[in-house]
Amino acid sequence: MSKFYITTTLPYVNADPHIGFALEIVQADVIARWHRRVGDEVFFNTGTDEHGLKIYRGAQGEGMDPKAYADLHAAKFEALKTALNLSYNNFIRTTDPHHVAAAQEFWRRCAEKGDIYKKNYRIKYCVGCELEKTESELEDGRCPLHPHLALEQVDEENYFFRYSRYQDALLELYKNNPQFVVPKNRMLEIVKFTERGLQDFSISRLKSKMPWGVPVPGDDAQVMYVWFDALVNYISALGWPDDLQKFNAFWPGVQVAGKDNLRQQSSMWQAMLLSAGLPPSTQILIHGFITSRGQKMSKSLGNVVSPFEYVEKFGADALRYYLLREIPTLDDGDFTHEQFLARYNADLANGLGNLVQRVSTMIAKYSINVGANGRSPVQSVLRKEIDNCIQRYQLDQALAVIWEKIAACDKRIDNEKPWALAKDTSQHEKLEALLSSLVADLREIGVALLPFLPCTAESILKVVGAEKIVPPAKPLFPRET
RNA sequence: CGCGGGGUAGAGCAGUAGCAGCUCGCCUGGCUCAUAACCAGGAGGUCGUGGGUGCGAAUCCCACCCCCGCAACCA
Repeated sequence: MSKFYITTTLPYVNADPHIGFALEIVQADVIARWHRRVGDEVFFNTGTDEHGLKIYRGAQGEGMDPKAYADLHAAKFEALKTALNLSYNNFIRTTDPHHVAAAQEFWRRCAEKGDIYKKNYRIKYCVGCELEKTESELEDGRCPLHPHLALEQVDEENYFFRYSRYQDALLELYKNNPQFVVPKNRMLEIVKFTERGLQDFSISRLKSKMPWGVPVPGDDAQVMYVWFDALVNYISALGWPDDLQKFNAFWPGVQVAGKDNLRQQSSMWQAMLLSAGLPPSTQILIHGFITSRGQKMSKSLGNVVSPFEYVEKFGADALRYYLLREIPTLDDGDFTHEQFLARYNADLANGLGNLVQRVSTMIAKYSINVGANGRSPVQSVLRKEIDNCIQRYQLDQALAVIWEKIAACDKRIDNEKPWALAKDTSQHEKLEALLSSLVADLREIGVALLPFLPCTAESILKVVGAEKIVPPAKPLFPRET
């Protein structure tokens, strides 16, 4: 039995859980469940990122203490566990005392290595927005929203991380591990980015301006910049640096992240690990974004989809199915209510649900004794194909394979006409063999679905595994209009 | 010349040289075990535009048009 570690990124708690994060964590959940099924001991981590300016300001805006504000919002993310039927075993919050101590220890290691130094940090600041502005945001050297105001130049002394020192080491890492980042085009993107040269980045902020962060060891005037502390969660979650037994058993692991996080996960964090003298991650999976009619979801467009809303109306497995099947695992995908309904009705209600219903009804109606064939161990043909898909992270493909099997069962029923066989007592044996074989197929489908739609899979296995098979009391997926 | 992705049926997509395909939707027929479900057949596309190479191009080459991300310290 081998150990397997998988983690999502930590969403920032200043907004409600986004459907895009639901996608990420459901993908990680399928991979984790699959690894458990093949016998691995799995550590599955997720959590929340709670430091930084936006949280600080958000809390101030509501007249709250930052920690209380974070508590309030973190609870919404923890609620995803039940809503989406997730199997993670660790939920880390970057405000956890253990994590704070780990981030400080990590800082010390990088500092000992000579990778942390103080430098003047010059930013442009728009008083109108009360925000820093990067060069790329400016138009003619002025803030596009407040062109009448001159930008202020802010100088503050911050700590910097010697990212530039790790350019060659990172390129070496990528070269030796062509699968380090998947999919391939993301790997290419990060290699090109690294080849262009890396610039040291700032890893602290003046406490007097922004106190909501992990204190920098040995400097009361500064707190860590939120990224530096947040990335360390991937190892502090495993008990680093105190519980080295657990850490060594599970690290390194697989990290799932969105394409907006490519650099932080596959480059900056890897450089930090190298600096601290720790092994780099095993692999970074980069999923895409969910658009709605091809447009980015945004509050101003009013096209934001709430994962909770769909779970409430259609159940966790219906949302899991859509996210896993309709959104290509490592690419962008689209979410619209119409497409959701189409998938739900075609695949779940008419396909899977209806097949379970028609087979179990016939067995009850024709008083069939499911024979040895129907009770035999699950065939491995389908499972092997699905295992291949999952190992290549083609979760959508894996589901497509299962649905081909469902279609084949429907076709077979139509071809062999069990209702006709039932009218002729001399054909009873043939009828029994047919339905037993279909029960075996359903069990195979049920087992294959376990990592993807855990509740539904168990319901199916319960129906077809019963001594006396009867149709489900309620349809698995009632048709919706 | 900043980096990358894309433009194929009403919608969403697959297809890297050999008869243009899949899913949904739509139409017709069949069936009756089932959630008006299931099965069969059909309509629907000048494969972004123009040129080039090839016996043959959605696919390779050149040019152009359009869409979308990213452009690092914004979590």
